Amino acid sequence: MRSDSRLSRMLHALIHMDRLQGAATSELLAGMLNTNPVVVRRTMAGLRDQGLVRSEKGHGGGWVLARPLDAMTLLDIYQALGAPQLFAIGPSSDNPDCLVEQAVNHCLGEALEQARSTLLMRLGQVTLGDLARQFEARLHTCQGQLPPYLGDG
Amino acid sequence: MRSDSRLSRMLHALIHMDRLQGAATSELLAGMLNTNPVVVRRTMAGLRDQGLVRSEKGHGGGWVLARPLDAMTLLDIYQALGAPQLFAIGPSSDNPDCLVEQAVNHCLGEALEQARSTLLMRLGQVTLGDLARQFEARLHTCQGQLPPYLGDG
DNA sequence: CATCATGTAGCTTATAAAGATACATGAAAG
DNA sequence: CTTTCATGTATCTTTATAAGCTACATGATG
Repeated sequence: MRSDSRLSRMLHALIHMDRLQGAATSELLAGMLNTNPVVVRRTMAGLRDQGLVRSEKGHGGGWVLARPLDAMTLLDIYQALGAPQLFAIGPSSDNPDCLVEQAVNHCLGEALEQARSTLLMRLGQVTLGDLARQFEARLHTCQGQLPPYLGDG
Repeated sequence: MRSDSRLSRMLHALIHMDRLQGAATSELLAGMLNTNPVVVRRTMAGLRDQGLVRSEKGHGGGWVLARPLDAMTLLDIYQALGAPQLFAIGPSSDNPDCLVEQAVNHCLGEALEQARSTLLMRLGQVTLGDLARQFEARLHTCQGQLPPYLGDG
């Protein structure tokens, strides 16, 4: 199973959007994410529906943040994407009446639920602002060794 | 993405194997797991290579446990399956030179690593024997309400 | 030697993210 | 008001991988 990179991509896009003045078009973001404008619109749609970003049509249109990065957690983004499946492993449903299968699934389900809880708790504690500052730290670390690279491709 | 059910299936199969006298053929296990004998062999191969089960060819052959259920943890099984990918979400590699993407992936990677650690720790603490006893508990709970169902289909 | 069971190669199927094309909708510029 | 630009969305194709399946080789038992 190839992993779902939508969360990572949206975080990436949102931080770039914060550094731009004015709206970012789907085409610009697609360039940063090395993908297709339609994929950007499709993925960003959930964030718009949750009020995290706004979209404007026509000249000068595009995507803009609807609140500061410090007012968005990684969990907000994850949930706005529809809380996609977290785990690549899961229960079996080969013989749902089998008490052995039930016991296995129950036990495994508890372990996965605990891990899910750990992960979502952490995603809820980190804001996009924190991420942006971690980016700034990288930027400073690289100065003097690299040309000032903002990573916008 | 459909989730990988190999871990659940192998736990299911191993507990049934413990309750049988003699070897379990791939065809018998495939019946319990509602799948194909070849899938059973393919999945069981990793467990055999790790010394958790043995296989015998010919008449009376099949699969047998190589140690007691109390001497196998869920983590042992997970690792014998090749430690398959745990998470359905993951980093992006759209623009590996981008410091924003790097910061996002690093942060997300730490959160996932923490969740992975939580999960594997737990898998390492539960033995197949524990699972078998949980099955027994279910069996007792159901007695009087259901015919004694072992779940073998 | 006939039968049974594993071992394994190779192909097909199912599923979901991702990518791409086409076109409708709506907003701003001229 | 018409052109241009950008989103919104339907639809199809592509890709990756677990899973399923067929066929046949290998080896052990009776």
